[in-house]
Amino acid sequence: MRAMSQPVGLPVLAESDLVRQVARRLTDAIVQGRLAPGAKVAEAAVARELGISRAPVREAARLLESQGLLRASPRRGFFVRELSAQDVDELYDLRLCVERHAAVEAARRLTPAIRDGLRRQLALMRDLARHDDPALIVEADYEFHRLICAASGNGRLLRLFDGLASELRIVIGLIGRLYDDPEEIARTHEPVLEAIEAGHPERIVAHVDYHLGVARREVGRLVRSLTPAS
Amino acid sequence: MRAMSQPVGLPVLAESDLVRQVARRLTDAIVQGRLAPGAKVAEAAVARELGISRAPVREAARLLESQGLLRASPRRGFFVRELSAQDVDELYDLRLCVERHAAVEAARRLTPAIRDGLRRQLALMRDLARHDDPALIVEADYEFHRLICAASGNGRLLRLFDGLASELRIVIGLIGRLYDDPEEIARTHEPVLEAIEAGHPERIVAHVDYHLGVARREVGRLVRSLTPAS
DNA sequence: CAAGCTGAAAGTGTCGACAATCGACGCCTA
DNA sequence: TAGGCGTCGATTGTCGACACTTTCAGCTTG
Repeated sequence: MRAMSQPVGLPVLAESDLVRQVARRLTDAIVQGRLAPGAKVAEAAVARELGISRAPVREAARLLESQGLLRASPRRGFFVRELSAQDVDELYDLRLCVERHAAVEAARRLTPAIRDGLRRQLALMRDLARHDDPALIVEADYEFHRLICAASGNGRLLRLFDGLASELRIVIGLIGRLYDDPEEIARTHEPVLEAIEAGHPERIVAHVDYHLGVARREVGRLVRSLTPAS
Repeated sequence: MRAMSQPVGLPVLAESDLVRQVARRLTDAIVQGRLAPGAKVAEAAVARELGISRAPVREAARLLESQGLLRASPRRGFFVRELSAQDVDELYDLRLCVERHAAVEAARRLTPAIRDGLRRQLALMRDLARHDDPALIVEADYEFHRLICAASGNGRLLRLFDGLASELRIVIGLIGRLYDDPEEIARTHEPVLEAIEAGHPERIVAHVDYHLGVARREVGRLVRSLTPAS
């Protein structure tokens, strides 16, 4: 029993699992905006491009369907999900609900390591604001919120947040520049971290509400400007 | 423009969609406890039993994997997800977070129709309590909570709730009888509905918290009794 | 008797193929 | 000329097949 071939701790490399790889590629293409909302995801084309058959592509598409990134239209194929203004509203409603909880829990379990991680991320955002690369800033913004969710200690909550964020990035990738003033991003995050460090639940909720409220208005406005009617 | 072929009101018939049908069957089998946690879901066996090939079964399994009902172990197949006590804790944490929000929103948008629906469901639960059919009671319980989420007006929140409930029912189906006193179920729901009708956010949250806290303790206790160690 | 080895059986991962269906184009009709 | 109809190419849904991996029972060995 002791002589079994020991794992050496190397990351299992490329462990087949073609389906997961395809799912990741498709996800990347969507959140990076290379696959626009409403675009058709032709199985054969994807399969050809990746040099594989259609079966794994279909399975990956099912995974993404369940996550809300794709919409399956029987006999017609898979399409990148289109988000209406109402969809964005719903997503931000859920983010509010989830991130409030995450932030309060994060404050309860705050360790020095986690606190430092959040501070570093905030500093990173301040740095990035000066270089003004919209994609990187959105990424850093997302990561800050993700850290808070991770700090909640609830793995499912984190996965839920990832799902909501992915869906939102369907449209955010489209918008490009999310804020006019990049430095404002860092500024609006600061009170949230301060509140978490201070640890008063009401203040935490209030600041998360305010911060997400601002983001929601921005994104909502931009989405509405992209889809005039309906 | 006026002469376009009018819909005749015929119901769209059967719309095959094998994958979706398989997914539903598997889901039912899991939440009804016919497929126990940890059980292997052999593609070939399922396909044979349903008289179809393995491809649609695999796609359905991917859907359920994304929903947390199945776990994919590469080269080994799909297994019904096993829930630890911590998993149950996480799930109730999310339910709390989601249902608080749903209840408050439901109160804000309460219409007579919705209010009556909730009252009817509560009455149904009182009826069922007298007949003492555990499965039906769990079903009615679930439906009451679902109505509240539906009343929130947020479709994604409803889907999220469905997902959480499905996962929880992996273990609840196992437990069989959830409460010693079936009538207690109806009783603990009453204050929640009253609070929603009264419409004070704090009272709503307080009652939802209390009600879910009770359920969580019950389920947690039972799960812990089923999985002695770790 | 326990542990390890060996081979076969079973099951998964992926592929290519085929029938059914959808969308588009052009034709016919009023 | 506008609108409906039939045909054709392209794509999806499903299937059976094949290679490879895992599993397990039985045998061997210390």
